Amino acid sequence: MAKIKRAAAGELPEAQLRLIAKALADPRRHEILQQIGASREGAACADVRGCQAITAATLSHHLKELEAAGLIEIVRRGKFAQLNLRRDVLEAYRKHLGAILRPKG
Amino acid sequence: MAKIKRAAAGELPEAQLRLIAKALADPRRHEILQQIGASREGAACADVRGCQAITAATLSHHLKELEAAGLIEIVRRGKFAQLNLRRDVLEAYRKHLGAILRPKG
DNA sequence: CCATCAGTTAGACAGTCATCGAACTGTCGA
DNA sequence: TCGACAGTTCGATGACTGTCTAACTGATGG
Repeated sequence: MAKIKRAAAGELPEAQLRLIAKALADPRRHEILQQIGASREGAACADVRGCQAITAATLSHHLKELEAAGLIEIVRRGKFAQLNLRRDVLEAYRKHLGAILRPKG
Repeated sequence: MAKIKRAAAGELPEAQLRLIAKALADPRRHEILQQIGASREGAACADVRGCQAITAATLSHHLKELEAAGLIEIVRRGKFAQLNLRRDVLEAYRKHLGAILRPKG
C-alpha cells in the first residue's frame, strides 16, 4: 500500500486522488465511511463490525484501504481501534470534482 | 448496463451513486471526464481518442460506463459522437459526498 | 502464567474488469 | 455502388480485488 505523505486541505496529489476514488468505489467501504462520518467522535472498530455482517479480516482489509487513501485515521488504543473521518481530505476530493465541473477558459 | 431513469439535480438513487463511484475509480475514465469537462461544448469522440493512446474498442467501453453512470451524454450525429458532461449529475454526486462530511445530530 | 479477546496478516479462491484484436454497423463522399 | 471511415460489439485474456478461513500478535484480566 503506497504511503501518502501529507494531505493538506488544498490540492491532493494525483496518486491520492486515485486511491480515494478507488476506496469510494466499493459499496462496503462507502457504507463504512458513512458510519464513521455519522458522529463527530468517529466510530469504534467493533462498532462498525456490529453493523455490517462482515468478517474481522475483511473489515481490517477495507480499513487499510481507507487509511491508505487518507480518508480515515486509525488510532489504536490497547486492544481497540478508533476510526476517525479525515474531513479535510474528503473535502479536498469534493473540491477536486468541482474543478472538473468548471470549464477552463 | 443498468439504466438510470432520471438524474435530477437533487438526490441520486443508490444504484447510480455506485455506478458513479465506480466510473470515477478508473484513471482512464477520470481523465476522459476531465477532458470532456474542460470545454463547455464538450468533446468529440475522435478528439478524446487523439489524446489518450487507447483503442477505439476500449474507449467505446469506457464511454458506455460513463454514460451508464449518467456522468456524460452521448449525442450521435452521423458518423461522429459528441460527448457532453452532465454537470448536474456530477454536482449531485459532490453534494452526496458533502452529506457524509456532515455528522448528523 | 494462562485464557480470552480485538484486530492483523497470510494464502487461497472466485468474481470482476480493463484491454485488445477482429468482425460488424452505419454514414458519407465519389 | 463502392470504399473509406467512425464507432460498436464480441470473445478472450490477464490482472486485480473482495471475501473467506486459519494462524498470528498484542493487550487485558484472573
